[in-house]
Amino acid sequence: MNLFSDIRGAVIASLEAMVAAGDLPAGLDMSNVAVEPPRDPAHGDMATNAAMVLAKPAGKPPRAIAEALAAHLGTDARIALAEVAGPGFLNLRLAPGVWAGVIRAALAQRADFGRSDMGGRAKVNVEFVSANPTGPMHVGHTRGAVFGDALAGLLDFAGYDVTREYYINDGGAQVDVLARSAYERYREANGLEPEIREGLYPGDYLIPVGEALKAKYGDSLLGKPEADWLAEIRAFATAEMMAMIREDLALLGVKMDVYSSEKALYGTGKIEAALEALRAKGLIYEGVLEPPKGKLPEDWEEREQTLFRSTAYGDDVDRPVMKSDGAWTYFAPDIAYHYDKVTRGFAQLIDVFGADHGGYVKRMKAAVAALSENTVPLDIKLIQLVKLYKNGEPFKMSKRAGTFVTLRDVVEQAGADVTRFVMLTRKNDAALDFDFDKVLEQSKDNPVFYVQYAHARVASVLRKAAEQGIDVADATLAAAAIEGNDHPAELELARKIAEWPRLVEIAARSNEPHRIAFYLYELASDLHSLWNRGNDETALRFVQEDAAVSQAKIAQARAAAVVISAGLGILGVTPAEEMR
RNA sequence: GCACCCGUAGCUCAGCUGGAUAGAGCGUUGCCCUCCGAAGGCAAAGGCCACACGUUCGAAUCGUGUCGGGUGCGCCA
Repeated sequence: MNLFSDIRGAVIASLEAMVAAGDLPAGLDMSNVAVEPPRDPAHGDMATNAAMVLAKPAGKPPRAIAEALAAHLGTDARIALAEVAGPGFLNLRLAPGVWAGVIRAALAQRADFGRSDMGGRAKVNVEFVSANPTGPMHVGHTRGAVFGDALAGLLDFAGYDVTREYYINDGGAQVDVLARSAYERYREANGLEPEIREGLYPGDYLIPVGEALKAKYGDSLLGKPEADWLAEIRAFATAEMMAMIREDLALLGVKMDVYSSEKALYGTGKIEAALEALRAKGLIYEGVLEPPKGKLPEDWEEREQTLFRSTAYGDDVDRPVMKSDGAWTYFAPDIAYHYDKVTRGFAQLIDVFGADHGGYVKRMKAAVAALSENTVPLDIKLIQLVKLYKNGEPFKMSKRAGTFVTLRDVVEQAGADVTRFVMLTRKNDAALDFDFDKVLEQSKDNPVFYVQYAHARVASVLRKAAEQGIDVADATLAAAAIEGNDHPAELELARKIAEWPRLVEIAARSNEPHRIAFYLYELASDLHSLWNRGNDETALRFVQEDAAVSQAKIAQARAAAVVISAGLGILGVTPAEEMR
């Protein structure tokens, strides 16, 4: 049940009746007609801009249209009052029973309340994390992981058929470096002094890999030339790293549906096929790029390369797909990988990248637009940096100094729920401050706690009521006289709950899961507010002398908890039954 | 030099595919526990929505430009 779309439907129906009656011309575009909550509650429960949007195409003054629309809507039982305001807004006040209906819908549908079918089960691919398999995940990856997983959860809730996917960058030079680094640890495991040369990965996490290599190969690879062991150790170490990354993701509660390998694209003709598809469209050519203006790379020299004409699809310059030595650039397998996603039948692609990949967005979109002939939209969400703080002081990360903060560090200190929620309390394209002390604080300064506390309070009420012998089963609560909850603070809460299905669609439309987190904070605030009013006005307390009245009061609190639970579920956070 | 992101209260940030008098938390000031969890609530003060034009009935939101901050920019991935 989405009250806003229901009422919008009534508005559209009224407008169509006006067209049929000749009060409005036929063929009007009504797609911009919106029904929204007004910013000022004094303006009623909902407002529609219909008259203002249609005034010009209809050739009628907005207030006249609004008056006529008000007359039509006045016959709808759900609408208690429709009045024209300002430049032509039509403010609607809903009948009290409507809010009780919302509460009942929440109690009946519970975890499914607010679920939308806007996605129409369309296949969406969300690619996220895709950290290089050369080491453990760090805080930056953590934010991307949380965002991607929450976005996938959101889209699922909005009716899409979502695939969570991880692209393993196991085809480039960095996995050779990994293999060489692991080889040194292997030598170390055999009692030799490791030579961690400049450019190798020095991290301790490779020590167990060295041990494992010794267990598998003994000393048989010692003293052998690189060509003899590189491929084997690369495969071994990459697998070890991916196992570690999967463990890290599991700590966060992230589970991928598909892991795709870059390496698997090589030697199978997939890269060649993707580029051939582009070549057939005349988008691949041999050419020389202009040097970038301003400061030149030190070793700049002109050279002819195989280029993709990404400028045909909005990029600034064409991009190389092959190096001058004939090897593919990183971009080439990426094109093939996205081509693969398109051919797997996804209607929509989403990539979650770190902000440092911002320069990559245009060329990737150009490639997908070209390969799908503009039929598959690619949205790329850039995740900004996480700035760590401890005791209010910035906490610097340095691989060299060993102050490298991993996902594991963060989750072990803050917990998965806190980590997830906090990382979603900011837009993805804004930098995020993560203060280890603040996220563990139990006060309203900490949004996780605040939302959890609201949920726990409702659980507490239910326990308390049950102790008094009141039946608090959802079906019983739904049958209570909820219409009697007509205090402004109660209606405020009901109104907020009614917004939930609408918010889900807004958040899903813009691929912005942070909106869920902010909404939950507001909902929690309304609940805390109502709760405290019970201090002064005993009539507002949830548990009353009379069991029937209690059930009606508790019904609204329970509905709020149902929404909090569903919202936290989307974000991958466990709701708290009680605070400790 | 170019591209992308950001600029909203003292601080940290929301702001709904353009809507009415721009919101929240922290901090400041003053209140509320014999009462379902005060781990909370109520109230006050605090704004040139960086700036300038433009589009529109209407702009924090869209467009162009300027200023300021961040990120990136051909054989790295």
